Amino acid sequence: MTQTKPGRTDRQLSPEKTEAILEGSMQEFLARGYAATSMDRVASTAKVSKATVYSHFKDKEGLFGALIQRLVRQKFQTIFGEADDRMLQLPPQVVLRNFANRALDLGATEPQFLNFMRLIIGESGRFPQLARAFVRNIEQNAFSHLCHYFTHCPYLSHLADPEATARIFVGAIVHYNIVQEMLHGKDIMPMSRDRIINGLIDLIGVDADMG
Amino acid sequence: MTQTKPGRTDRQLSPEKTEAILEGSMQEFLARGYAATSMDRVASTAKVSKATVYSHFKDKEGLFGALIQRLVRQKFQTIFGEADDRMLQLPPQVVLRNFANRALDLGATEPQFLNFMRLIIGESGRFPQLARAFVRNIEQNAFSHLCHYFTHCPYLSHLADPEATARIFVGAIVHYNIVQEMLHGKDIMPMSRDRIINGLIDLIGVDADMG
DNA sequence: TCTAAACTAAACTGACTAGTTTAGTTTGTC
DNA sequence: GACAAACTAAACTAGTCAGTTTAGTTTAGA
Repeated sequence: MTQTKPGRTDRQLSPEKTEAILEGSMQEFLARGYAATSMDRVASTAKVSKATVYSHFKDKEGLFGALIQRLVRQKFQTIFGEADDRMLQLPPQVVLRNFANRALDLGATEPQFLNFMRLIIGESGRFPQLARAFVRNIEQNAFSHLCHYFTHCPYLSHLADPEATARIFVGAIVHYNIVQEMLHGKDIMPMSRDRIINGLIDLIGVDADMG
Repeated sequence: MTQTKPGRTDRQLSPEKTEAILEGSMQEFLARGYAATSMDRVASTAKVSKATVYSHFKDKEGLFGALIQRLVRQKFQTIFGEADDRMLQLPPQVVLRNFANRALDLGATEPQFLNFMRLIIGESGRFPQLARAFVRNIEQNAFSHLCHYFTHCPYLSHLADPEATARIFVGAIVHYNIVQEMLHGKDIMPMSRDRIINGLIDLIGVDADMG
């Protein structure tokens, strides 16, 4: 009963082709944006026939949605991976500097991630549900890790509103990345990442009984 | 000598038409993005013939560049207008809250400005010089006003790095706008603007001898 | 080995694209 | 009023687009 009727095999669309199409469409969409990406080019970049693209995905919009969902949940979600509770015992100077540096490295060394954010923000008016998926999986993720830390770190018990502080911290870092890297503001408004990080740590402060 | 030779008048392309084309192309580019905007539609929205569009602007890229330059210098630059030195005497709570509220109102009540930022960020990889114009005229403008205030306000003389503090302040506000309004994160990561503003004012602190 | 489905390359539909050209009309200046 | 330039509507070029179809090949499973 669970198997196919004799004479009617139930072969599946090959996962390797699906993977190739997603990989190829990622290259195209990230480099050109949604409107300027052609399905012919996606097929040829994926080394697959155009008809196969349309047997794996309903249409251009369906492919785009599937790709963004994938990038948001797999490729770029693990960026702020493990929230280790051992770090609650480490000095905030160390934990916060480490968090900030990891986030800033993204913008400085991962052009794919920059293009991904460009695409999400650029299309957020026409694909609001994909923008929300980004917020849930990337922004919310970074925020809640930091929020947990600010709330439970014994050296930060003086914070009046840990949640608001977490949003300020994430916001300052992400905005620095947007202006310096995404909008090419490095030469126009130069400022070292360490000044931003030190400024944040300085503003947040650390309870007196701490090294 | 400075005048036209008799029999050869030197009429100009009408500024009214130029204005109409820029206005029409603004509607189209802000709503659809660069690649998805067609020059036929620009002409018809501007109520002008297509040939006139091409006599006023070299090509699509030239029109786009002229439009962005205009928006960056006129329409959206005056947003953080007058930096009045009288505000140096006002309590930082008042000045900073006012500044933050004006910036946040932009995102909350000016959908055109949201679409403008979407367009700039979305095309920043393909039009880097336009992104730099945005940074120079919008980001730099907001930053340097705040920077001047942080540096000279007598109630904020305790700030170790006023410039870094100004970038953190602007960054937190702009990023809040991006997540809540541009990326439709209001319902996913709800937080009142007042918590962000109070959080910032709280972190910055005010010199003791102040009300 | 047989069969059906997954796949391929290529042609095709119908619509749209940026940009030009043509022929004729309006308009400002002399 | 005459002239030249700004303008108009419309057709046109040459190419691209999303999506379908066709005819034939490969491949997995019974």
